[in-house]
Amino acid sequence: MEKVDRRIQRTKAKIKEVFIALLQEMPFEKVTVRMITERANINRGTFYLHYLDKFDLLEQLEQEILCTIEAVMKEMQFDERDTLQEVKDKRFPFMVRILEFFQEEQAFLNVVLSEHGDPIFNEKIRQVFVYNVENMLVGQLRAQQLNYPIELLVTYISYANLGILIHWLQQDEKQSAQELSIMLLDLMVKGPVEASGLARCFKEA
Amino acid sequence: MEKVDRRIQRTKAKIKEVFIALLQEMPFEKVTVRMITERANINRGTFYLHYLDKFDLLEQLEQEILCTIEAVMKEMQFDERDTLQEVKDKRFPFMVRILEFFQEEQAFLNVVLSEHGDPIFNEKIRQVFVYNVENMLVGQLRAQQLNYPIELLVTYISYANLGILIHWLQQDEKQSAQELSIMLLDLMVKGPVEASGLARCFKEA
DNA sequence: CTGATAATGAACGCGCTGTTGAGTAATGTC
DNA sequence: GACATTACTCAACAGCGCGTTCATTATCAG
Repeated sequence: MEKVDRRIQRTKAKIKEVFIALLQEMPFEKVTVRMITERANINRGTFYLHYLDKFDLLEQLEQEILCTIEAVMKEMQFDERDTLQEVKDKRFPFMVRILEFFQEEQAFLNVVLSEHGDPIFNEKIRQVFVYNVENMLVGQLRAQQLNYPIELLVTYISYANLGILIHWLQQDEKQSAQELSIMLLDLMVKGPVEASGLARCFKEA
Repeated sequence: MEKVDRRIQRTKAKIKEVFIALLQEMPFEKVTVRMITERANINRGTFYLHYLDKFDLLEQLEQEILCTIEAVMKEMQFDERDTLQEVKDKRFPFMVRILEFFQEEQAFLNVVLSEHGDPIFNEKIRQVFVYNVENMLVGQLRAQQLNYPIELLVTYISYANLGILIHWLQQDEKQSAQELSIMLLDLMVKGPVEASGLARCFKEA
């Protein structure tokens, strides 16, 4: 059991709360430690008892998210030799869990994945997709002859998925995590055009 | 004819050159006006004769890129009633021209589109894809019944294309702009999996 | 209650900012 | 080539946020 001093918990929670609120009002570069501490009603020196600077604060909050993702992934234990059925059975609930978690953290994610957010964190989240898409595809296509390098395929899909995620988080009335998971898998396998049911008019092209 | 004083041209060019070099060494937030002017061997005050601050500098350089894109797009004059053949005839050379231009500007773009770059600019470039994909799809699928909203389709493809672009710019030995254009169109229409030729093993899924 | 430690308030030097005013050097024009 | 124009330099300015310090106070856990 880790017993953290209540004063620390309170201070950190307040800082996080104020920080996210500020990020909703202005880009990260405009946020100052002064602002955070003033609005949080704590001494500026206190901030530096917990964080090196505002970059460190951002990074620690991001790290919380990444750690949770990693924990969920370890729990699942994917295997690239999984059959298609196993892929469905394991990968799908994993996606749902992750998406539900994203939804819980949406106040922070919405800000930090946006155009006023942190591109480094965007890239880290994308890498989660890269890992999963690779892991999922590699098992299915050994020795297949491909028109394009698999790396390119993975890049394409991972950016697309990240985009859909960002788009989803920004919606007020979202589809459920289940629905989105189905859609993402569908889009990945069939591709956007065919998945949408408009393959015909392009087939000739 | 716009005759800009040579001194201004020299100063601005030097600032741009140094600025890009600095961005290759450190993230934008670490770059100071001091650094730029010292390395460029100009007075700090001179910087402020041309730019409001370092943000303004970044924005002006980004705007140069966007203006060129816009100019090329106006020249092309797409029409959403274009037939598939017209799409090919007009859209394809447009993409090639844009990609070739991107390649020329790769020193700047590589830095500003990267994970240490500017997410706002990323978004603006993506909007170029959004505009084109929408314009291209809408003409082809009026009254078609879609499984997913077209907005989602466009989001998916635009993020994917942006990703491929970034990936392409980062390569040392690139495919040609022609090859990439063919690939992007192929991926868009067929989707990543089918375009890669591995549709079979997923069809059952 | 008591020892430990988190938080406060005030002050410090530091570096970058954006601006100013007077003087210098380069430019385009006639 | 001489001239008026203006880009640039140099030095100094106040302002602000930073990150650190130290003595003091408040709050915690046991």
